Amino acid sequence: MKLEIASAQLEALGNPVRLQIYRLLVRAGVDGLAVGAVQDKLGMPASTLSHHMRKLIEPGLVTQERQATTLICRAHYPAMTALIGYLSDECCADGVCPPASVKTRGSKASAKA
Amino acid sequence: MKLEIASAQLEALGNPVRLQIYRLLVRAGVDGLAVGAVQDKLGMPASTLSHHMRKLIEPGLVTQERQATTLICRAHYPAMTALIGYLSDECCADGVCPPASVKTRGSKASAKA
DNA sequence: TCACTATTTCCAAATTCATGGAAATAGAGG
DNA sequence: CCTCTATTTCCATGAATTTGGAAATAGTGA
Repeated sequence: MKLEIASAQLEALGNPVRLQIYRLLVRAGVDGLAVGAVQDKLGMPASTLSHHMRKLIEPGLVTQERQATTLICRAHYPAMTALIGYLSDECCADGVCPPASVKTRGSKASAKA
Repeated sequence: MKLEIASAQLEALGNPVRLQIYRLLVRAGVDGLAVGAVQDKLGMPASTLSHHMRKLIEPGLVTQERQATTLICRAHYPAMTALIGYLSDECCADGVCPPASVKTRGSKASAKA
């Protein structure tokens, strides 16, 4: 993963409103949620929500699928997985890992190094 | 973890310069890096670096320890681990998980749910 | 105390972001 | 074609971010 992509994804999630939207979609799983459903749940103007949704879609964190007049939004899990990997992959590559580093959590999160 | 904290941490990482700084520190491990060392590696004005470093320290992603006149910076791993957990914990809580969700990667990343 | 290095804080300018009303667009159905 | 719902795009505005030079501060040692 390139730094620019990871940083764009992190920037997208680095806003409380968007993080809330994203977590709503993560919870919703494969069924996803219509834009309108998200709007109802969070109670914000459609215009504002649309701006935020685009910021999540652009870096590939969320996908949209049209169903008649409604747009279903879904969290794109591979993107989240790759992003998490990017954050933990190079852990301590040049030094010594601390006692309870992230490496002790995942099975093969740092297989690359 | 509270949404506000997670979003502040993600926002801090959501800038290419800061993500680069952070990854440098992650690679450095427990030894950490002096501010000046980071400055040399990335080649930026001390003032700019200092601003960015503070944005990483404020939400708890990085810590600093003074050694004489130099300040050693270190990635604070527990924060990263908690952040990663926050992103993956509620995966599909309200729906069905996709075939290859993040849940299949870590050992107990979603133990809470 | 003076000098020196390392780093931060002060300040300001340019850029980007967040917000939301109003108008435009997309699709479904009569 | 008209209308209705769902959603986006256009546009504007205030707020926050990014950047970096200059000055201030912290620590060390002579």
